Amino acid sequence: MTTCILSRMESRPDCAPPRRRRDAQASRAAILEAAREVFAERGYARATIREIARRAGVTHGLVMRHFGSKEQLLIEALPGPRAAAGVVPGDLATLPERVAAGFVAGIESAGRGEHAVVALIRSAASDEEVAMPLYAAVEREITETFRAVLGPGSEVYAGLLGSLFIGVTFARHVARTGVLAQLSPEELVGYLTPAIRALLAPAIAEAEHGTKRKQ
Amino acid sequence: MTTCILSRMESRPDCAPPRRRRDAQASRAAILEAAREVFAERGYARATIREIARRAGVTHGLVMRHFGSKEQLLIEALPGPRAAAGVVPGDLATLPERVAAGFVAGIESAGRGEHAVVALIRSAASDEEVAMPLYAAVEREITETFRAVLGPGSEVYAGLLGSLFIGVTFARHVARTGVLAQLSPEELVGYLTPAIRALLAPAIAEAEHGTKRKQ
DNA sequence: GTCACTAATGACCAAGTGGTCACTACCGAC
DNA sequence: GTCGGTAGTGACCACTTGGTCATTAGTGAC
Repeated sequence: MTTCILSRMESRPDCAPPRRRRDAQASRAAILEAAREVFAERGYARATIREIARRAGVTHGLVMRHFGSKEQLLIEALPGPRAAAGVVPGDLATLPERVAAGFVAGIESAGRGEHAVVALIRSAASDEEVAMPLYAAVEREITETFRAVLGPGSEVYAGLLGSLFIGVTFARHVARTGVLAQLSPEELVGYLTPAIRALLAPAIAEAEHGTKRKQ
Repeated sequence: MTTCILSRMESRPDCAPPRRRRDAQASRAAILEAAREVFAERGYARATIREIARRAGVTHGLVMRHFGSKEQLLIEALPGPRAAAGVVPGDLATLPERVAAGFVAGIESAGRGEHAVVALIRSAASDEEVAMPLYAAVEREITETFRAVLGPGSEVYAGLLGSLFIGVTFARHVARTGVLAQLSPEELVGYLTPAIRALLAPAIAEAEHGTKRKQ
């Protein structure tokens, strides 16, 4: 394999790259997708720009050219949090199963690290500077969504729920071992629904009370 | 700052190290303690042998001499799992608060990364080969302890509880942000107790049913 | 004392990292 | 056509990593 030696010192026209696509947007998109993949698979610290570049079919120099730094690449690659999928206003009695179904569907269908919670957990131990804003974003989304549905005062219950979600995601997608990892998505929903109902019980009771009082 | 240049080629008797303790056991112990600290703080991948050596007051060469490799050092440094502290047979009615108190006491008093769950979470994203056996050990301990107390069939509930613990530990010791991180240990126990009671309700009911049937 | 044993050192290495930059060649505008 | 702007390249750099090893010096046995 011949290499280009000191292109600065001698012209080497035979040292052409194998192909050029020359499509900045497509390159950016390919790099971002590869970055999501690699960050989710390996965490921030162990992910390398070269591996991301390799999967995107470009050189690591181009990654730097487009994103400037590894950190900036992570920030742009992070999927938006959607941990509170399924939490929409509606009948409070069916809220727990909607939450459970939405959560399970989210973490099971996301595939290769698209889910914010998975990315969060995977990158957390590698880099706290990454974990903290990420966790804050996820938790803020959960607590705000729940506040909209259950009213103020539900934040701690939403936080506990978020913790349960993070733990379950960890069990199924990071550790991938143990009883929770063995369950089918349907079974998982079945076990989670009463647990969520129990966790949210005080907040739901409070919300129902508030609604009745208003009427 | 003069450096020892090529000690192999020229004798440099003036290049003596500042101190020598010459106590292999003490050195090993100091290295192991420093390793637990650094692994817990930074995760496996971002922990460096040099940092561990620095905190232990030795050179990184000595760490290699004693443990051979970073991986071996991790294996020897890992604290035993004790995630199920507080789960002992007794009155089933008070089990949830004993579990909550034991768990919170464990993660709050452990300080610098002594707790297995903290170490687990911190090293997980960096290295799955580390995370999987660690998680398996923690979960096995939790499920077996609960099986002894609540009988067979409680495994999934114990697994869910383990997930909640991992998530809460994550919130308080990794992310260190959000509503759960703000609570005092006492408040945390207060919120966790009913949540744990709710999570375990089916298993406790089953256990009480079994006990009554036996009588 | 002195001497063998070995704990401890620190210079060194190869590999791999994020980041830089001089250069190359594609493409659309004219 | 040709030409300027720029997408893309790859050699290079400084630095850090885990790991090696020749050398140095405490220490206990004698």
